[in-house]
Amino acid sequence: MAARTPAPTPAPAGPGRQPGLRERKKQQTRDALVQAAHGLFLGQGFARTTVDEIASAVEVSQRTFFRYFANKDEVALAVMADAEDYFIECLRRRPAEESPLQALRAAIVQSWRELGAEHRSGPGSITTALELMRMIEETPTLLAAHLRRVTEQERVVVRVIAEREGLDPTTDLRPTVLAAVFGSVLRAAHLSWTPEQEPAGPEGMVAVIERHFDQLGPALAGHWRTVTPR
Amino acid sequence: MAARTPAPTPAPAGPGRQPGLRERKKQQTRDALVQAAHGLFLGQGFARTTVDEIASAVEVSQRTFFRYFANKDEVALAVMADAEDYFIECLRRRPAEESPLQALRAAIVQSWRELGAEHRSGPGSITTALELMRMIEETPTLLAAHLRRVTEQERVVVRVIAEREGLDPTTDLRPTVLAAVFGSVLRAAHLSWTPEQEPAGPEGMVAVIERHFDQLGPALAGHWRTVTPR
DNA sequence: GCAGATTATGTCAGCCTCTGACATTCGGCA
DNA sequence: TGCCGAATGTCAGAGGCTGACATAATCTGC
Repeated sequence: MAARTPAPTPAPAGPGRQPGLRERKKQQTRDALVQAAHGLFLGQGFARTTVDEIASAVEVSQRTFFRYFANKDEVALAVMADAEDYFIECLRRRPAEESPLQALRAAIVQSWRELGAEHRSGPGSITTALELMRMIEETPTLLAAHLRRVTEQERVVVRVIAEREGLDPTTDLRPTVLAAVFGSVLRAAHLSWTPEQEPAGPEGMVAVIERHFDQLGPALAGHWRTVTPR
Repeated sequence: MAARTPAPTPAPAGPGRQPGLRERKKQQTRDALVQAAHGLFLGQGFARTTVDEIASAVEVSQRTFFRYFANKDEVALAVMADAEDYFIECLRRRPAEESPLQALRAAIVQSWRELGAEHRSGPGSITTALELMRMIEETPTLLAAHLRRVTEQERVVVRVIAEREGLDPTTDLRPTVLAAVFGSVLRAAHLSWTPEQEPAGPEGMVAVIERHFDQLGPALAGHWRTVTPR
């Protein structure tokens, strides 16, 4: 959860130690900035919110804002980033018996469920996160930045899968191809998710995701016209 | 090939008619802007090139630049955009007997080969295009914009495939899933392409693409550890 | 508890991207 | 030739973002 790009030092405190006043304060302003930004974004739109507004809502200078976030996009994508980190953690914990694809699928479902259960309401709740996702999808520049982040995560997935299966991703293309496929199916699912059609909350999303993964086999099968659709 | 976003009118000239001086001039300045931009970008980097430089290289005002391109990114992605359009054209022409995945694969290979043969050298050549691709991959903001464009193309692919197979993409998820998978495998291939390892020119790229698609089946197969890698 | 080293923040000045408004020039056409 | 509309130029300004430097806060060892 440490600050992202131009970020202040990533907390020199040892594991488990009380972080010290300075660190706590930093975390505090960072959180405040994220909160304020999200509120403003959802209220009046991303483009119509200036960095100055966000900064002065938290009573820091604009310059300070840019010391926490490399750009305006980044503060909007902060929640997503945390969720992605959690997904990677889940993936790392999946039992070795599962096939790579099974592990990925299980990890994504698990992370949605658990994050959903963890924070049910308030700012930073799963509902806010879903609204934010929607906004991202509707804001070209945000969508662009988001997609870039996703591809970075994909590289991490390649590494984790390769380690898991004990092979070299530069020789064997399967981890790369699998990560790519996984990412894209997931995104297709996110895109087709709408709060109107699906039950709100994580369960709705999980359902959509499962539905999309179920179509992976059929989609790649030979001739659709000679195969029964469902 | 008409100008993109804030673009001047998309040529009111009828099909086959001589476009008229005004239209020709517009096309000319547009091309000149693209050329100048690419030259500067490749020479001194994207970030270190200002819009003013590009504009004055073509002797137009900065304002005019922004009437042709919505932003600096767009002029950098112009070549890619044309290539993508050509790919869609190829896809539309693929024989109906091919399975959806076969058609996609054949169309991408075909479009690379034919574009490669068409302009062998000079600005706008396939070599320049490949250098540009590299630059895009290395420039975060460009990469982001590019990825967004790609996902837009993916929607077109969904439509074409759905028409081809005569089904409704809102009910049947296969076109969506297939397009997503196709796009991601393609991108993985692009990423792993390097002018050092592969033969330069389109054939090198085609080889990399084929290699990645060949791994699609194996990557999705159950347990890798019990299957022979190659 | 204090002095000195670190580090976060503020201030300021400035570049660059992008936009709206209005004036001017140029091509198309009767 | 003369009018109309489209393309371009000019200008002014908002907003994102950065480097440099000064100030204020925390931390560290004594």
